Amino acid sequence: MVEFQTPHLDAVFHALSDPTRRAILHRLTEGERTVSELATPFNMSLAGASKHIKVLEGAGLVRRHVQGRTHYCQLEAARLAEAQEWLRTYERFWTTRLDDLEAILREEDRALARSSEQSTSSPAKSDKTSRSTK
Amino acid sequence: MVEFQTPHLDAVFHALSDPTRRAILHRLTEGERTVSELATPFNMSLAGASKHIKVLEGAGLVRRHVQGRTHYCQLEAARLAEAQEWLRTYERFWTTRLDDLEAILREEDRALARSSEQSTSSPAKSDKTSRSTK
DNA sequence: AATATATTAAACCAAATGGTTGACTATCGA
DNA sequence: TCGATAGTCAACCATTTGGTTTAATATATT
Repeated sequence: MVEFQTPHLDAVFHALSDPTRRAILHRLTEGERTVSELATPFNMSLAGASKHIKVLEGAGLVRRHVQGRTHYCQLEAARLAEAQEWLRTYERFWTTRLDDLEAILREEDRALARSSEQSTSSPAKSDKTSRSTK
Repeated sequence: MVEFQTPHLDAVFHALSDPTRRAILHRLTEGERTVSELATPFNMSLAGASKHIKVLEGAGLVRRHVQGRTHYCQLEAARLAEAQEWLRTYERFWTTRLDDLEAILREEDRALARSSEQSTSSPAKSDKTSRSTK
């Protein structure tokens, strides 16, 4: 009732919830790959991998074009953009946290600076996140 | 086998794959809510909603503090940041600005290819974009 | 003390998921 | 034409999921 209808997101997030499928997507960033090529790295039957690919296809994350007996798969990122767009709504809820963390880290940096002169100047955002997620 | 272990992402993406759970998260952006408060908008038993909340909690997206008989839920966005971070890797595949840039780089590559022969046939998208994202 | 409220727990159910194997289809190469 | 190759399909299986209902637990309220 209060719901937003976002049928895509269901499928996209579900597709992304499996590590095999995420790995397949990652593999496809290197370029077009056949079904067999995508399947080989996994300790899984071809049919199994094929099913994963079909899930990705169903979620609109992979496009396929058949050439003879070979099925070429290609990353289709538009739906990933939709997912990220959804997540963007929540950005403010972690950026504020990172700002808090930044304050803490700046404090630490200040402490470190007392002994040895280091890069205390500009803590780039990437720095903060890389530290926090570790 | 060849893959990275990212146990969080499994749980986070799975949690996000359900519209009820996404709605709950959205609701929590307005502030702390009790389990009953979260449950009421849905045509679902309290126990059902409670289970959804537990899934979100298990994925680290919700924190709960109990006060008497009331359970207060709170959005915990850090894991959402991890999910977005994962998606960020794929940004270059949908950002049209970068696609435009890609055309420019391809032009440069063509100029370079005149002197040194490389794999111009296969679309080594990663090569082109690695330059653009830097 | 008795009762209402907030919430979880447990048992159950139908459907979906992630995987298998074996058969089938189509195409490529000799 | 024959056999290998690429891939799907269908049936099957165990587990998980999303939901229910009926207790059970703990805390408020009167």
